[in-house]
Amino acid sequence: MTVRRPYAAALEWLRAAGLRSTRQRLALTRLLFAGTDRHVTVNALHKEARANNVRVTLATVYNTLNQFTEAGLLREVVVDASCTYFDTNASHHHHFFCEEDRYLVDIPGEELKVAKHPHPPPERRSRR
Amino acid sequence: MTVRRPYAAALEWLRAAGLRSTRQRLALTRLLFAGTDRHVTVNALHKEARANNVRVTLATVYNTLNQFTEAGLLREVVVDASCTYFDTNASHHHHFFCEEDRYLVDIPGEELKVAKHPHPPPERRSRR
DNA sequence: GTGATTGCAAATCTTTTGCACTAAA
DNA sequence: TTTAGTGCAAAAGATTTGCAATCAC
Repeated sequence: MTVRRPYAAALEWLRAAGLRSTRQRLALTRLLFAGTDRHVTVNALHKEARANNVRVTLATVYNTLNQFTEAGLLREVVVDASCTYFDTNASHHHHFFCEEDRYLVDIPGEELKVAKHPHPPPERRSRR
Repeated sequence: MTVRRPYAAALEWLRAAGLRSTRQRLALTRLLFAGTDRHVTVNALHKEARANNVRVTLATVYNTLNQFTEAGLLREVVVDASCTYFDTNASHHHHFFCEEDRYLVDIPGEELKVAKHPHPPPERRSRR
């Protein structure tokens, strides 16, 4: 089940999260949510924005994607120490990562199932 | 099944990988493989080394852990964009990560099982 | 000896932050 | 107005690299 939110829904979402509808956020939201699900890096989105004549700073893209993630609109996918992706599909799912070409591929639907997993470690449950 | 390699076995392993037995590598190997399985960061191991009167540079710890990983003696565990752990248990297994206290916990034995997973994406299988 | 390894400092890369200015509500 | 958001440049962290000195073999 894909939970991609179309552009309009994303805007609602941001308003509900108390984020102002600035020019930059609107533009980035459109880039992210106008089409199908995407996996973007901060850098790639920044370049894409500028290519689309959106005047926005790299720092703002960082801030924005972090805020969107905090609001639950995006999902952060940490690949390695020097590359984080943001996934417009915020539902719980897994990925393949192509190390050679450095891109993510969704593992669709129920194709990956965790049959059994342990409880959180006891030290966490008993402390505090 | 734990595949911790005792110190002596680790030394063999390094020799087989063509890595010279330098003072720094020997010391780091002992710290890593003298006891039970460990999850260490570069920084933590560097501090530990210095606390044990091992004269070694941070850069060398970086290089060494990367070489050990390449040799298959360690496993790299990427937690987030600013923290990589190295696991002395190089076998295939999973972890819990405590975000609050920032440490890894092994998921022992067969407690986590992936019931079903998809084939690698077709574009990878057909290309090249 | 000879080439691998190390130390050191500088460089790189990603991400965050401080602050004055701008814009949304 | 009032406060949040942005740009810019600087800072912060993690990691890598260049190069001369050192060490393993």
